[in-house]
Amino acid sequence: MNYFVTTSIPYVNGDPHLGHAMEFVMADVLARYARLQKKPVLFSTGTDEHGGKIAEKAAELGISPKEMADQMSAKFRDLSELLNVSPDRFIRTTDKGHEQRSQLIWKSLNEYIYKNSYVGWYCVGDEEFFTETEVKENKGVCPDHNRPYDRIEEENYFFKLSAFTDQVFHAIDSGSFQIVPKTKRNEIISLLKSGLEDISISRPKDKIEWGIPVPGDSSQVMYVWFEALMNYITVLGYPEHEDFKKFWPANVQVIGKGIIRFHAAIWPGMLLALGLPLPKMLYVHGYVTVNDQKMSKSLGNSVSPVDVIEKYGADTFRYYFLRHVPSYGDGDFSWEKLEQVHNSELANELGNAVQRTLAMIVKYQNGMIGDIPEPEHDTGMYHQAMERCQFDRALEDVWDQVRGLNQYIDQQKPWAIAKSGDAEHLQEVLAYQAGALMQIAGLIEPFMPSTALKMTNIFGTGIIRPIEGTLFPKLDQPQITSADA
RNA sequence: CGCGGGGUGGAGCAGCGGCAGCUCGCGUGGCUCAUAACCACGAGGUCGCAGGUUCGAGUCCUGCCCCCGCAACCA
Repeated sequence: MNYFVTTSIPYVNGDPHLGHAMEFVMADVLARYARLQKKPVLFSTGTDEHGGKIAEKAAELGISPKEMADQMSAKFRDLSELLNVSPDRFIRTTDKGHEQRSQLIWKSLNEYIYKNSYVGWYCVGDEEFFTETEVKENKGVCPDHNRPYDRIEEENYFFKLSAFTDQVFHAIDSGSFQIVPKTKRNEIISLLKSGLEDISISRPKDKIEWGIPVPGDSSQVMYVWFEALMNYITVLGYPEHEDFKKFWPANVQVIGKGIIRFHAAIWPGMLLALGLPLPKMLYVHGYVTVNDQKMSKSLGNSVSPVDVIEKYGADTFRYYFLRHVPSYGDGDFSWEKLEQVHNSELANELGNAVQRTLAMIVKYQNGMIGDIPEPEHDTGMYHQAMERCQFDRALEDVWDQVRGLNQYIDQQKPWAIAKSGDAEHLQEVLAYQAGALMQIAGLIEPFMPSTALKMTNIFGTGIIRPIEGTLFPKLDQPQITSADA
């Protein structure tokens, strides 16, 4: 009954991009959908703020890591507000509560943690370790500094992830821990078949200082990933808080495809070591390109979600990314496509269906709708799609209804009925239209909350309450000045 | 032989053994309630290549070509 949904927590070493925004919205849709079904919902998101990269970046800017994290975290929080995303919790890994609880978790994992020396190839010039393969490729000499790699030993704590290979495999194989889409599940299954290796979960403090200290060993800090994953339960107040008992295991954890291993192998391993149940579902979305190119700083092609929202509004943003980025794959963004979708599907199809319906009711019936019949459209496909996080399919199903309504109007020709004077029949037809729009409003509510609200405001009371302007004003239309007319 | 995904009308996708389909775009026609919106019809595809299985193959098998991700301890 209780419903817990999470996003991954973005690492704050760069500004929020379209991918972050999309993930926020996806989780938000799930949360709103569950709330509509009257489930007690907890929706958490937040930011991941420790680690060397943050410290480095902060040093570049001449500020402290904490100041840097504060600034960046705020940007993500602001974005979620602009998107009309409705998290119940926004956790930061620099929150005192998270820091304390993750140390507690570390201690609980004690029997699966051991100290070992990590041996690797190190380049003093880069101050970095390199992999065996890389070293081989470069024939043992760092190409950037033209000096041989050094064989270096470093003390690390390790987590006995290998001990959990079978259990994680079984959970995924049996479906008790679901991974969608199936293609991603297969990837993990094949990874598990080759076995999981123990992972290093700490870093020496003299190398990376910006992290949570390992309990009982002030010379080490926790590896940022290991600690960040814990946010999914520290946010619930693990171990003692009521929320944890109420909401764990998570119903859906939403992540991007780049971090599957952490969420489908390491995180489950940690949970099993703590004796906790695994999340019910891991939903893996794809990446967003811009004009079919990977977003990158060097190309300078990244698009700020904020710009998109400012121009088209949060609902159009949400609609575009959930309908036109395949829910089980990668997708593309371009201003042209967005405008096309906004004008055609939102303004012309949905917006205009609302407009023509309300206009006729006002014109022919003084705004009186009368009895609205029960909606008759079968929503089975929609709900099935929602259960599987197939947002694109769900919206397609809704749009079949929108098109169906426009067809219905053309077939019934209410304007002709009005001329014929059959008031009763006219009322039936117009009320049917209003009913269909009310049902559509209900179905799009998780996706486009403010649009849904406007629609129910218009038709919900039995008397039309017209709105200022239109639902989706078209943009970039050639302006025809009144002087031309 | 590291792992995985994909190649279907101009674009984006669905179909995964039984007459090649959807949306957009394009063309023609209709309508006038509506945001120059809406509706109908139409053009457009040797379903990456080559073999094979089958009464029948985008759909199954084999080989090949071409794209694209992931991983090799960065979060």
